[in-house]
Amino acid sequence: MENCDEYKNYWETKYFLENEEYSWAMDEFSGYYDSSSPEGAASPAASKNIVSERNRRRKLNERLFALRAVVPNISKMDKASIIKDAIDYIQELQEQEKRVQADIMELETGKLMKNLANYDNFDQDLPVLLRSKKTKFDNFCDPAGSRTAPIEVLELTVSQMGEKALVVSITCSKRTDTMVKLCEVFEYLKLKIITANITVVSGKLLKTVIVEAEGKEKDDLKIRIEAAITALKDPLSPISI
Amino acid sequence: MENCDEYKNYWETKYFLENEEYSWAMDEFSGYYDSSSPEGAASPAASKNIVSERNRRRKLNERLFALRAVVPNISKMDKASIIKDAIDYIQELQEQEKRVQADIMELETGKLMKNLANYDNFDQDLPVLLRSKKTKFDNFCDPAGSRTAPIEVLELTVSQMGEKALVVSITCSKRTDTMVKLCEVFEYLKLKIITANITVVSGKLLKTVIVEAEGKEKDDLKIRIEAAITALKDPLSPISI
DNA sequence: GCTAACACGTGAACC
DNA sequence: TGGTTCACGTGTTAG
Repeated sequence: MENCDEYKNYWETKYFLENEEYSWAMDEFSGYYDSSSPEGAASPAASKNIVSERNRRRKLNERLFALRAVVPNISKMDKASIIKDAIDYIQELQEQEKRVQADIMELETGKLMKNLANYDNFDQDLPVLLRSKKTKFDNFCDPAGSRTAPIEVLELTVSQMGEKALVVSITCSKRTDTMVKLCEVFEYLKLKIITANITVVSGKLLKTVIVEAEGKEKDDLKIRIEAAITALKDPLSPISI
Repeated sequence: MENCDEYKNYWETKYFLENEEYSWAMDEFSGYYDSSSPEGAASPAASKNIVSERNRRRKLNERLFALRAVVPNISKMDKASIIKDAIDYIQELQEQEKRVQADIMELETGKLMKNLANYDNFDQDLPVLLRSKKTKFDNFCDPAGSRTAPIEVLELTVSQMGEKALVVSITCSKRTDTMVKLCEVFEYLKLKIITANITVVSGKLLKTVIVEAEGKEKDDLKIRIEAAITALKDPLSPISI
């Protein structure tokens, strides 16, 4: 604010006063003002260039002025500083956009931002992700992989939803890798998952999966799912059927 | 891309070749190069100004070059165009930031972004958010508010989950404001919501709410919930119990 | 006086 | 052949 006064001369006093002479008076200013030409021949074609150059400078200054307008927190009115501040501002916006888009990505992917997830909150997986997560699948089949975290299944219900769907609801105690293993189980089962949701609340993990199933297939699926989940409690037992 | 070639002369051929003479050679270039001074007295103090001016121009061009670097999709290499593109880009980023922040606001408030909601996507409400959304509540009680969109409830199941929880699963056809009305219903019911989730898949809307309920309270809640949801189908019927 | 920042006119280079 | 853009040197003004 204070340096507004010390620099306004350039762009508001000097600039506007000096440019007042030509910015608007460009039309009637066109011809004369030869002003001691270099080689004697005064202003046959040279003054055409002069006015063009004036216009160019004027345009450039207007642009710079406009640039200054869209950038907040301008410290110096310096031409160079204006551009520098604009660069910094753009980079700042780009970083912020990057961050926000990453957050949105995580949110859309169903993974909550880690700071919240580590605290006490919800998580979510869409079926697409369940299928695309092929990396740790072998790890699940390997008993050594399952041995790392003993999963405590508190509750398991597999109920019908309408004619073509099963709702699988699991309640576990939230521990490390519990979520991963649960996802791996459902990946292993190769279900036709319509939608899936995991919610972590107060130390408990609630997973709800809606599975497509028709007619008698539902009963088979129910058994398979229950068996697989039950097998999670005891990792050493073979996961069959 | 094509005009990169027609303008690179300014900034890469001519500019760099010409500035090569002074940008790095500024130190040893300091004193001489009188170059025919105006009034005979050659370079006592005038050439000091020259080198300063050169440095200033160099810095300005470097800044402009850097500005061009951070702005994508530069069409013209024009000095003025560079600044103009930068301005447009900044405004674009600002608008986008504004939009995204508005979306985040809506998302945190529990309202889904409209562009996504009208298409086909998911939404999610945390219990905190459900409780904080007090604005449209009266609108729901008002029959005029409910009359706008006839909700088609395809499926409704209220089942137990463990000893203390009920799982409410609703399947609707996805229409405008379906989600909002569903949320309002659950707000109206004043349940102890542990977690809630809405998923929209292939034109259908699936809402799963896990509600805290103990003992016989569960039966009452089940009836109340089913009644409220059923009332949604016919907005004119009073929502009681 | 000295530095920094500016606008100006000018010649050159390009299309 | 104009039209445009540029870098340069210069004079000037404010701090």
